[in-house]
Amino acid sequence: MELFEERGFEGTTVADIAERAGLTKRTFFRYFGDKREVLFSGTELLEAGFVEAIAAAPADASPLDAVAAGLDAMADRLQDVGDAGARKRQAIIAANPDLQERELIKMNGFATAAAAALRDRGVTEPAASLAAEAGIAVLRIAFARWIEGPPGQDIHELLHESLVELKAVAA
Amino acid sequence: MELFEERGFEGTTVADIAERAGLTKRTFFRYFGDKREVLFSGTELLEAGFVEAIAAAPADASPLDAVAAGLDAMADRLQDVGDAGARKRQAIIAANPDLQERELIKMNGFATAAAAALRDRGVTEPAASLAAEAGIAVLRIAFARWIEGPPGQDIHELLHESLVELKAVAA
DNA sequence: GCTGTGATGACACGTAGTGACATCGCGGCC
DNA sequence: GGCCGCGATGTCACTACGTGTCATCACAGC
Repeated sequence: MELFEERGFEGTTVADIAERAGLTKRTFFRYFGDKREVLFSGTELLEAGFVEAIAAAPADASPLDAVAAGLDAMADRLQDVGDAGARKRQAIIAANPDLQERELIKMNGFATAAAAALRDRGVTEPAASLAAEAGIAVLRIAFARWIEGPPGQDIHELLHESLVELKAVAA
Repeated sequence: MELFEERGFEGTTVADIAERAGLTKRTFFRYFGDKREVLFSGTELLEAGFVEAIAAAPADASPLDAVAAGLDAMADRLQDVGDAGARKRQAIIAANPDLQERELIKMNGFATAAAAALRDRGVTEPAASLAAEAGIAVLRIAFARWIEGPPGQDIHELLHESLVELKAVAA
């Protein structure tokens, strides 16, 4: 993060990162599949909490509401990290198309995981995938507003607002 | 496409492609920003038709229905290309994570373009972005069913079914 | 026949990413 | 105490992507 803020993502070589960490390039690639991944480690945990919460949602919850419960769990962890760090991270990502691609594939991973969790709850296709995708759309919009909005805002509220808005739009 | 089917995307070097085309590597990169892009040229046209159709939708159409009109226009062009070619292409993409990332960023481009087109129609945020994202979710699911389903299927029908399903899920 | 211009080639270079092998540190074990 | 095994790291070599720079070539206009 230090190096990325100083020189940007492209301006930082893997050798630079490794040197700053007191390691070699080769070792870096043993921990991270590629250079981008260093900014996305931790996503697995986020995803795990997300699917657990979907599974744990009340049995009578609608598919979309189950996903919303998952999003709330994710929001808890995001809130813990805080918006300050998230803002820095997002600024780096926004400045680099390659990183945006990686971000999107992570989001997509969330959506497919959510769809699977919904199917485990007995939701059939294509409803499961649609609810999952719609939920991720809600997350995207809420997250963007969290990053762009005033500091210290509660992301749970933004999520809730986005969800309500989605339901209105689709009505 | 020939080379990708023979050796896979990773197994094909840019030099291979250039040689097959009777050109040099350098010239390849003057036409395509990177190796992945060669599989995604033409997306701009698809996107252009998409936004035009959104703009041309009846003034009293809801945001989501305006996006649906855009999707129908996109479906026309996809139908012209046919499912056979789309299947081959998609098989190559499915086999390579880098290509999936590129695919997602194109989809994301569609969503942001749709959101802009909706704002031009007077739709406010966050409704515009949400309707756009939801519409792209519908496209994704319908497209996947088109690729996986029986040959010769009409993608318009699949789009319509997905849209109806989304509305049910969000209700 | 001259000249400008756009497309292509030739060449060199930096960097991401990987395979193969060497080395080191450390805990267990006779 | 010395040996062994193993996981983590380093070293080295190599391929391929992507780019900057300059040369070359074809062709249109005058």
